Amino acid sequence: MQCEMSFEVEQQDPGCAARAGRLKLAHGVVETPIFMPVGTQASVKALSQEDLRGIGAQIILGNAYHLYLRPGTETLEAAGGIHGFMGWDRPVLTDSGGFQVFSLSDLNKVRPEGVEFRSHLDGSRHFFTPEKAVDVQISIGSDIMMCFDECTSYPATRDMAGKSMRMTVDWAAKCKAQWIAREASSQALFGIVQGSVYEDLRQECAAALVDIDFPGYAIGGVSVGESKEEMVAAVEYTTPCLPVDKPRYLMGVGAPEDMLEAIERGVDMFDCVMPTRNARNGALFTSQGRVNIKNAKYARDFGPLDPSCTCPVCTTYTRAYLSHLYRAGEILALRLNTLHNLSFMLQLAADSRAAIQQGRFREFKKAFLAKYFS
RNA sequence: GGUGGAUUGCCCGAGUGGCUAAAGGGGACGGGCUGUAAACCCGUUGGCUAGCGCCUACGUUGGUUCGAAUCCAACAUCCACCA
Repeated sequence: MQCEMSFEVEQQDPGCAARAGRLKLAHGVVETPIFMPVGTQASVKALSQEDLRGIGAQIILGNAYHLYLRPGTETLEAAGGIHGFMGWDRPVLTDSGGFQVFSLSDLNKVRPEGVEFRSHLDGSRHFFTPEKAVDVQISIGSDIMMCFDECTSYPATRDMAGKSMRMTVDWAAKCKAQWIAREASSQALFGIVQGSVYEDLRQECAAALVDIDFPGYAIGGVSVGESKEEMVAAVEYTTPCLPVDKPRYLMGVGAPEDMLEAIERGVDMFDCVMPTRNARNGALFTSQGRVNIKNAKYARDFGPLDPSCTCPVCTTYTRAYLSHLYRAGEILALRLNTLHNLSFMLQLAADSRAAIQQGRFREFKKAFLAKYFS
């Protein structure tokens, strides 16, 4: 079976591992580096699909575990997949539910064959296997499916991390076999590198996954409590183990500065709930650093949120108005804040791409960080 | 005019002799959030002090008591019902 996805590195930055690429998926082309907004339940919280198109989102995430529980695969299949269901015609990447093995660990039990979940919605029991995770994602019809993995918690002893990683590799092989058996060639399948903060485990995992051979590779199990230094180190020693001609995706990252560190080390794709969640909680990203719009000092600040941002929020509203909307608990606060934070991350990825194409990513990054942390 | 009820910190509100600078909300102030069980969570919120601690506080004034937001009296204001 030949996967229909294709990836091309268009420009390699001469000063670092950063690269600009072009990822062709069933529902369109994604220009990398790219930030992918998270829409766990077939919805990027607070935004409509029109909003997402308006700010130039190229690809969004969905989550197999959550969509399996609700609305369920039968509904998604009847709708002809997630694209038609939610009215989004651009690419979608689905996480397999591997993260929920970590985040809902109190509600599940991990076994070598799979994970027994107790639904966080109604307590009902569900058994997720690698094969089932692929089946669910085929029902969803995402452009990129993720292997079912165990997102290793932190801290983990070397022994624990090794066992967890080897199980993830075993599951990856099963996911790949199921993907081939189902002949889902229009959907790509990415393997996920685990191994916690242990260099040799990360390298062993990457090698094993490359041996299985996937259309793309992800680095998972980061930003789960380890230090930023450890996270960056994990990226630094893992990316060289991944094929240069395949897309690399750093799962769950991140903050603006984290994304830049990873781009510099050769990562192409990112997703993170931070811009959307922080937006709903009043923390906004700007070129001059984080703005906590709840702070009293913004109540009568009639300037734009970020003077150098061209998003619809910054060109229309003032900090004072955003402050008021947040305090008043207005639903519009969630929407405008989310619109801005996502615009900011999408723009940061686009600017990074432009800098790489000019061969000056490191200068770009340095200038951004100097302003951001001033 | 009579009878009954009420008056607590910025607001609402619990407390009805010592464990009360006073529960719980709200508001205000600050912080956090990294493959979303998150429009959520955590701190602070009378004054002075680095701290021990001291001072001022539960409508007002006076009293009972070793001790009062809590008991008594008068007054003030508000509410309900009756004239």
